Amino acid sequence: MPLTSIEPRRLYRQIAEQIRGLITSGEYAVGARLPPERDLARQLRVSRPSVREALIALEVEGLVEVRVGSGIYVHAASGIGGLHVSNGGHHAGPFDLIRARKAIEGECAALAAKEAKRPQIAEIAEALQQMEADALKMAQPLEADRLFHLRVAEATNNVALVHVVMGLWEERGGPLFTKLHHHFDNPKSWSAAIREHTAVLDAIRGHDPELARVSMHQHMDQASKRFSKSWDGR
Amino acid sequence: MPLTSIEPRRLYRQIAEQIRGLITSGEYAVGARLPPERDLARQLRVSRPSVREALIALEVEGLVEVRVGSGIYVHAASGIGGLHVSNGGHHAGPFDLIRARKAIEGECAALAAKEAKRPQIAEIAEALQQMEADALKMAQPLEADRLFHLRVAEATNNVALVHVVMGLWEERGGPLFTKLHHHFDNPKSWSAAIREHTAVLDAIRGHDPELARVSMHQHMDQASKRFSKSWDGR
DNA sequence: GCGGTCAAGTGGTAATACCAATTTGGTGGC
DNA sequence: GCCACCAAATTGGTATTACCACTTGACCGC
Repeated sequence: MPLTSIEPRRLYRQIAEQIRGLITSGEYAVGARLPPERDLARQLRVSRPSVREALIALEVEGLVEVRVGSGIYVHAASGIGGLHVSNGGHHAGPFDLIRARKAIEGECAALAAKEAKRPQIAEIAEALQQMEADALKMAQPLEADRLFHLRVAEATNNVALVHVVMGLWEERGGPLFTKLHHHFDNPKSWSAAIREHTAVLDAIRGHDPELARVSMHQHMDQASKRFSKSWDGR
Repeated sequence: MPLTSIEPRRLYRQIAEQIRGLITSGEYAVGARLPPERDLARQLRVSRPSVREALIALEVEGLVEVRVGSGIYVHAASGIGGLHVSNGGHHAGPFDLIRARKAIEGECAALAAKEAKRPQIAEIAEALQQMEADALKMAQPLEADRLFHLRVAEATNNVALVHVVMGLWEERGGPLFTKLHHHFDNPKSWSAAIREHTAVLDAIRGHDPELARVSMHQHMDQASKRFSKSWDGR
C-alpha cells in the first residue's frame, strides 16, 4: 500500500487549528470579531467553503459564535473557566516544538525498538524506507519526513502517542511554515535527514531501545541546527 | 427554496438534526454506512455543501466517522447527544494513555530537573505542594493531580510540552471517565499518589534528571496499577 | 485461482453566483 | 438638534458546478 497517506489531514481541521491559534494566542480576544469569511479564505489561501467548514467545527465546539449578517465572534466560554475544549492551539515557537519532539519521539523510538519483536515492524520499516525514496523522487521531502515520524510513532502500538506526534506536526502553522520548505530545499539537507532516519530505523530493527532513543535525539538536534541555519540565512 | 421551514435556524443544523434522527432511531445502526453525500443532498432537497457542513458538525460531535473515498459511517460513540467535544473523536484507550503519559511526562520531569537551576522552579514546587494539600482538603484530588502534572510540564519551559500534557489529560473523555473518580476515591490511593508526586518534586528540586524520570515512571506504573484495580473491582 | 490493473463510486476542495440578514450612514421630518 | 426611516454596503447562508484524490471492487490476463 504505497504512498497512501493514512491520515489525509482534512483541510477544515487544519484551518480550524489555525483559527483556534489566532484566538488562544490573544490575536483575537473574547468578544472580538474576527475577519469576514472571505478575508479569512484569502489570507489562508483556501476557498470559502473550507473556511466555513472550519468555522462550523469551531462553532460546534463552542469556541466561536456566528451571527448572521454581522460576523463571527469569539465566544466567551473559551477562557479559563469551563471546558477549555481541545488541545488549545497556542502556536509554540519552532524551537520549543523541536525540543518537545526530541523528547517525545525519542521515547517513541525507544518504545518502538522494544515492541519490535513482532514481524510487523520489520515490514513497516522496509515499506517506509521505500516510500521515503519514492516521495523524494516526487519532490515531496516534507511529506516523506512527516510519514517517517508518524510511522515510528505507530510502531509503538500506542494510539495516544500517534495522536500526539501528529498533533505536534500539524502545529507548524504560523508564519514560519514557509521556512520549513527551505529546510529541505537543498539536496544536502534532506539526504542528511535520510541518513539520520535510516540510523533510527536500524536501531529499531536491531531492538536496541537506547540506541534508537539516542539516534532520534541526534536527528532532532541536527534538524534544529539545519532549521536554525535556514532561519538565519533567510 | 427547499426545506425552508418557518424557523430561520441555520440549515446545517436542521440537516444535522435529521441525520441524527436517522441514527438514533435505529435507521442506521452503529458501523453502518449512510448514503453518499450527494444522495443525502437529493433526499433532503438541499445542496451538497450544506450536507457536508451538517456532517462535519456530527463528526466534531463524534457521532459519525468520515472515511475518505469510502463513505460516512456511524461512529460507536455515545448515542445520547453527548457534549464531549474533542479534537476528532479518536479516543485512545486508558492504558494507551497512561503508557503515553509515562513516556512523555517522564521526559518532562527529566527536562524540568535540568532546567531547575532557576529559582523559579523552587518556588513553583513549593506553591504546588501547598496547593495540592489545599485541593485535597477541598476534596478535589482530581484537580490536584491535574495541576501537578501540568506544573511539571510547565517547569520544562516548553510551551509545546505543556500543550501535549494538557491534551492527553483532556483526552480522558470516553465512558471510562467516571472510573477515574473511583481511582482517587479512597484516601489510601491518593495519599500514595501524593507520596509519589513528592518523590518527583524532590528529584526535580535536587537537579537529578535521571531520578526525576524514574520517579515519574514509577508514579505512572503505580497509577496504572491503581486504575487497573479499580477497573476490575468495578 | 491469483494477482495486477483500471474504472466507478465517494469524499475533498475550489470557484462562483446569488439570497437573506444585519449594519451603517445619510436623509428627511419633527 | 434629535429622531425615525430608508437604502446601500457588508457579511453570512445556500446553491451550483467542476474537478481532484482516494477507495473499492470487478475485470482481465497469467
